[in-house]
Amino acid sequence: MSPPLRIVFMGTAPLACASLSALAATPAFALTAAVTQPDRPKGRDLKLQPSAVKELALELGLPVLQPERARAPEFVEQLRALRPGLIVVAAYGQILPQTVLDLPRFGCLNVHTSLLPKYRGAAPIQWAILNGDAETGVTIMKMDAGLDTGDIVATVTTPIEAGDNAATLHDRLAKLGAELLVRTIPDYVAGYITPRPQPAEGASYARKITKEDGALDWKLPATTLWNRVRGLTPWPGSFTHLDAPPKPILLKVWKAEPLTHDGATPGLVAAADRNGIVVGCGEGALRITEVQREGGRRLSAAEFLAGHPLAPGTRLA
RNA sequence: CGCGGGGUGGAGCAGCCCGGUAGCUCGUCAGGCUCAUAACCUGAAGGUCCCAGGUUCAAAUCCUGGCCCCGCAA
Repeated sequence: MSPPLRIVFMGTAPLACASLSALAATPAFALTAAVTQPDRPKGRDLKLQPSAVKELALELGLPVLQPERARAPEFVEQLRALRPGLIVVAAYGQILPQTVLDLPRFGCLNVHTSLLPKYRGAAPIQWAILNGDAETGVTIMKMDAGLDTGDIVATVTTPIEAGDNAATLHDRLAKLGAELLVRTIPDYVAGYITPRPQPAEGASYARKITKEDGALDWKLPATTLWNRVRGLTPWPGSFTHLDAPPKPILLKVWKAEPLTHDGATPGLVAAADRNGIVVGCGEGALRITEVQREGGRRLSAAEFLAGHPLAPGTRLA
């Protein structure tokens, strides 16, 4: 048997952890280091927090590198000294310079959570749900200088179920991606796989999600709003405002389902009982089943209503 | 010291500013009504008001310190 392939892992977000674990659990691979973003201020006290990948890497006993800039010459030299045969990148969050891409013998492989060329960029999972896609998947590509434009090495597909939200889909894609990764690398380095260029057709860009994307516009169809709620759970979450003098209450909507409900006025509560809060939409109606008030915890609609009765006709905006 | 909301029977909330009788919607239990019910009616049980000090004749309420939860921001 040939000596284990020396791999450097680069990743930051929780998404990357599944891949890192899978690589670590495979004897044919020798992880030599994990590269991740520097600790960032996070949480309520704005304390410096290590990335998810850093925490996992430390548990695994891996050396951790946290360059401020991945293109800094000092970092590139550190990387070179590790003599990686392959670099695996997943949700790292920095652009890699060509010198890094060219550094390992087998180049850099990236795990991207969409069916490329669709949804290149920052938020592919969310946008697949927001757009109401029937399926999505994971693509492993050989990185090039562009943003998620590298040649495709392998893909796996998964349907987007009615019960999915960005969290469940994220977890599933992380797992599928990790499995695909450990399965693909041996064939790839053995030369059994010829990376093929991404099709020119169907390319799109999944821009970063912002807070404002969570605003629910009740003039939109119920299915669109439903996709918004699902696609933005758990982050940044979708929200509406409850007209409650003297100040409107911010209401985050965690769970909802579309109804083919006729005659409901957009933005007005049509019914509110133990089954949920039914709100009229531009088309159909949305039944909200889990909410969270500003300053409060996540509550089922029934619990929320116990302390905040909602008469039919109450306006949400 | 980033900004802000909150901790009150099992759940969700009001009461706090202006100290003085523990309130509301639900749940639970018992009984009733009903062909029946998540519906309706009657009754009951259940609370160290987050913790520790302080002020006061008297603290859920005012003051000080602490613990915990959450929204914003990142």
